[in-house]
Amino acid sequence: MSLRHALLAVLTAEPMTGYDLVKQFDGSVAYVWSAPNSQIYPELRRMERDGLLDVRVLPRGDRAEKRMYAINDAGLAELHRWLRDPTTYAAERDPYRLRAAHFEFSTYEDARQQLTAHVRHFTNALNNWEQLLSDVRNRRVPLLRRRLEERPEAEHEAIVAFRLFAFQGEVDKAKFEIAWAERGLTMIDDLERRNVPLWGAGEAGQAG
Amino acid sequence: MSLRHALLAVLTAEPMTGYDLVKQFDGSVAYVWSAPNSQIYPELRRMERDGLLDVRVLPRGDRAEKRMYAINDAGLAELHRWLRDPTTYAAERDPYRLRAAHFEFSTYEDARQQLTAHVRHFTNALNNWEQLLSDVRNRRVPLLRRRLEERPEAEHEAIVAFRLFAFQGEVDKAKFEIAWAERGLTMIDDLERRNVPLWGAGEAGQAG
DNA sequence: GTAGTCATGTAAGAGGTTACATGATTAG
DNA sequence: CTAATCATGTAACCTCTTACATGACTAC
Repeated sequence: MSLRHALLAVLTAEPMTGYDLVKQFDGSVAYVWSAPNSQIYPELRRMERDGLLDVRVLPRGDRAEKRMYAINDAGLAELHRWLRDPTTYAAERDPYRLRAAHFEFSTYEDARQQLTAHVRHFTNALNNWEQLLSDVRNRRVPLLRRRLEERPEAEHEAIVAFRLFAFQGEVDKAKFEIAWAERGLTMIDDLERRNVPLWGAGEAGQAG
Repeated sequence: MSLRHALLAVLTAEPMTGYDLVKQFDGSVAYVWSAPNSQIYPELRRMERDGLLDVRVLPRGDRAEKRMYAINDAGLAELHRWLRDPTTYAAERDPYRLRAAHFEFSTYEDARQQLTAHVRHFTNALNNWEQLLSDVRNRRVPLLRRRLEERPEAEHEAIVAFRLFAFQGEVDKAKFEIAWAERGLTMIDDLERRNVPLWGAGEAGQAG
């Protein structure tokens, strides 16, 4: 139930509306945990029902209303509990490695396409991550700034350090994916140059 | 819809019952894609309905029956399509990095616990992976052996090479997770030695 | 006879995706 | 007046988890 904890964590910075949270989950938060508004609004209602959030219903303009959510003591306790309880590790389910393990049913051309797209995707991710890392280092992330304003100076170093640690992990993960795909491309070139045959798409794939 | 494609891929080795497939997904296949029997049996029925599998209903003993599934041309075509079509990359959702980014709400002791458990989990995974890697190199994996028997010698090198490529990726991923967590442990030791304070669990976490 | 394995499912619920739906407010 | 943004949802569907359920066959 990580969405709930991601929401609690964001709300420790300051009270927000669902709309504000949706924007956070489209922005910097999305790099670790993304969620669409169709998931966020109902979850906020459930968290309110479960007593983790306090809500103030505020007017907007003459007719409309908005709901301002704030984390309360029960919400903070839940956040602490999440960080204390042992992680349960999900069963392995890796679509990229699953696919690559079966490139024999593909062609060299298609396999190359897959891996170059992989490199492209994670190169792009890497750039975003490195930008975020530099923004965190320079305290240029709005959410982080507001969080730091709430806490005493002495804590700032740890708050920033943990974020850098997590985001550096994402950077390294992207680098790993790029290096892996590039090793695959080298391997494919080698196999193809030596005319090692594949099952390919030709043999029995015409039906259906 | 990767479960479907994982099932198709396994069935290229030889026809199997649902029970056989369940065992595969508890064994070597589980290292890339795991699935419980409650997911496998209904999916096989749907794949049969969609014309991707041929089924022979065989007697077992006097009273009971079993269903032997075989991939057909439509199933092979679907497998080729899966390998040809561009991958859609899922939105980022990384529970480990999400948690680590918020260790400020924890204590040094609890954060250390989390990271040592992380090291333990992925060290164990790494051992399993390296064993599998060595088994693939020596053709000691039953499913792989049967697959190779079905295909001409000339293809064997590529079949094995793609599996090694994929499984080496999992090995490297486990190594990355271990290295990441160990960097975190070093960082935590450093912060604690220098008495950098955390929000911790003490300040307002008693409620709930 | 009984324990282990073979064999096949159902059901409730959590979490996530995609698409649709509605309307108010504000800046130009 | 019109476009962008603010604001909040619903609904259908898919995937996966957890737990339960049933019974036949086989080796001892």
